[in-house]
Amino acid sequence: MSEHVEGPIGVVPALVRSAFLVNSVYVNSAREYGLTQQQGQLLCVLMAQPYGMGELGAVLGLAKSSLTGLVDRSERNGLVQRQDDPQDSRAVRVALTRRGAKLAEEFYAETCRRVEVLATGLAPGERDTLAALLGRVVTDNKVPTVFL
Amino acid sequence: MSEHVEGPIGVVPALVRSAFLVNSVYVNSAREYGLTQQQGQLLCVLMAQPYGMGELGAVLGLAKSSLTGLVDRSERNGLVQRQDDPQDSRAVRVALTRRGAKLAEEFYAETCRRVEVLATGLAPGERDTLAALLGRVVTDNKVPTVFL
DNA sequence: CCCCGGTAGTTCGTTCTGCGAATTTGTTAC
DNA sequence: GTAACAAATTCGCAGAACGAACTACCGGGG
Repeated sequence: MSEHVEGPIGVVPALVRSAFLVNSVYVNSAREYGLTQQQGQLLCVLMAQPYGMGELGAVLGLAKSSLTGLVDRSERNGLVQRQDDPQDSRAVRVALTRRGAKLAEEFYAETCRRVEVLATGLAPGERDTLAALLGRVVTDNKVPTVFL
Repeated sequence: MSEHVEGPIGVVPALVRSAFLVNSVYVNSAREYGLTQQQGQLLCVLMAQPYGMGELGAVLGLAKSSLTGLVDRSERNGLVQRQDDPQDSRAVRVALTRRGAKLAEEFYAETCRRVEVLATGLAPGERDTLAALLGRVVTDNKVPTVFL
């Protein structure tokens, strides 16, 4: 058959494959906390502060109508709550409930732990290099802060 | 308010955020070819060779029952076809149709282009370093080859 | 004061995703 | 040849995501 020499992997496949890897870790971690990936993301974003639906849509990259459902389900599960915006009675602020905040902390910590494990094959200096390079990639491309 | 010193980003958030970034590029690219992310992944995997449903489930990380639907929809769209396995009449080999192969090539190329753009802020040597480090992460963690 | 354009969210209908449990069909090992 | 196992599919269900249409409300003229 073919030779499978592989050689050095290109930066594109490296990025794509690591993305799938990290994603699957994220999904599995969420699952064990009774969350879907999207619910986990929502909780992580809300850990920083409450947001309006519009802002959430921008941060998570979702249409308004998609968000309504996600927040509905999370609210039904007692993880977030809609609060009236005192300035604007059309608007809504979505905030973590006490239970949601607790779960978010736990999920976040566990997910960090698992992602960290992925990089244990690298020496500490290599990890720093990787972090610096990837950090530039994400800042160069203005990724909304969905984590940390 | 808070200081926002940021400092060097950690390897964990760097991995997570780059994963979301790459993922959104992938999703958008797929969308423009009339594909969902999952359909795009299926096509990319099948570019290498036909697979049985079981193998596909392992590679894509899906339950068998999830795969049936994905292949059904892709088949309905004329992108893949089920072929009888000559060795085992229970089994099925899923292969790209001519149209599916063409679309897969185009989608794959365009996605590569877009992911490459993400790293244009890095010098060539830095890209190589990034590729090497990420490459080790993915091989250390035995990611199924979903790309390339 | 009222109306009007824009904004914040929700509702509705649809498609796709993903799972587990149960089922069908076929293989293989004994 | 039958019993155990394996490959797919079917079914029912819940979540995710979208666009279009809608409601409610904020502003700023006139």
